[in-house]
Amino acid sequence: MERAPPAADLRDCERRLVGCGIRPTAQRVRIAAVLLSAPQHLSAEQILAGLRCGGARVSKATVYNTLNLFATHGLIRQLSVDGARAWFDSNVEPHYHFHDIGTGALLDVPVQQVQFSRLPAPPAGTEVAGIDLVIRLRKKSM
Amino acid sequence: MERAPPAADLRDCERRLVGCGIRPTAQRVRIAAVLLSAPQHLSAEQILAGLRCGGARVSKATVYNTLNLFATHGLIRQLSVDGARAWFDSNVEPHYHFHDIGTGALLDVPVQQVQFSRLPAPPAGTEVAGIDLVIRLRKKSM
DNA sequence: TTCCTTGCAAAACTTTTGCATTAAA
DNA sequence: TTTAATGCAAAAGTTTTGCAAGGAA
Repeated sequence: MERAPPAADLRDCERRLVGCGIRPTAQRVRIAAVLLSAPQHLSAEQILAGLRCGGARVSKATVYNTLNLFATHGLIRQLSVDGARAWFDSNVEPHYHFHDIGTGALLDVPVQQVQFSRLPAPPAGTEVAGIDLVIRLRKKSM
Repeated sequence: MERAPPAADLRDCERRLVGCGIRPTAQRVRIAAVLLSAPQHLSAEQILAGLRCGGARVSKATVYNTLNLFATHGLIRQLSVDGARAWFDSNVEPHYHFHDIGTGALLDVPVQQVQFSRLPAPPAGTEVAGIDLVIRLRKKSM
């Protein structure tokens, strides 16, 4: 049984929403408080569960619409690491991911831990919008 | 209006299935013939359409089950580049991808065109099972 | 015969949408 | 008061599953 976020955190979230040009409604602030409380990767369903645990009354549609809104405004990042569902990343700084294919766990890889000594030139008429790197992990076979 | 694949191609596919330990039923050979006819990325729906165009009578369930079977046996590779659907890649050699976020187009990046001068060590107890690199592209501004 | 595969329909899941209601500026 | 956001239910889209029927060994 979790608790609702402290008022101070809610005020922080509200400020961040406003800073991104998003109107800070009660539901949006609560959703932000769940996802932005730490660097983490959560699914929409997990966020909804977190909200319900905290006593917030938010519908599933609002969770999805709000996460899309946040992603559009660059407040969060949406990841496609497996086909099953979207993962929402509270860390929007450039970084990469480990993905444990056994457990499904997602782990951040700091950007400095990967260096490219060669990258292909983008096709004519296009430019690079971003680089997604997922290092798949399996349990070590002794 | 496409045609059914030539018998020679079907025989090639049959051989490849047997080589992977997959029983070469008529439907499986036809599905393989569609996807393996060239290096390409196709969705399940596109493969089904290709089969129907070629006059094959294959159900959607069989397409999905068969693609999963092929992927399990390493005959094809399943990609998660966007959350919308799975893409099946006939190229199982190591390589990376360009993904045009405007058009949705997927393009292979040969493995030699990317070099890592630094990669993180996998967490204790795990080993690297593979590396998925997706370079997102957008139309060049101006 | 025995086991595996297929087709069909239905189910399961995730995500989006339409619309009446409610809240915010 | 005027506009935007929310909740609910239903719809949409992809993928999986249950089961009866068909085919291969």
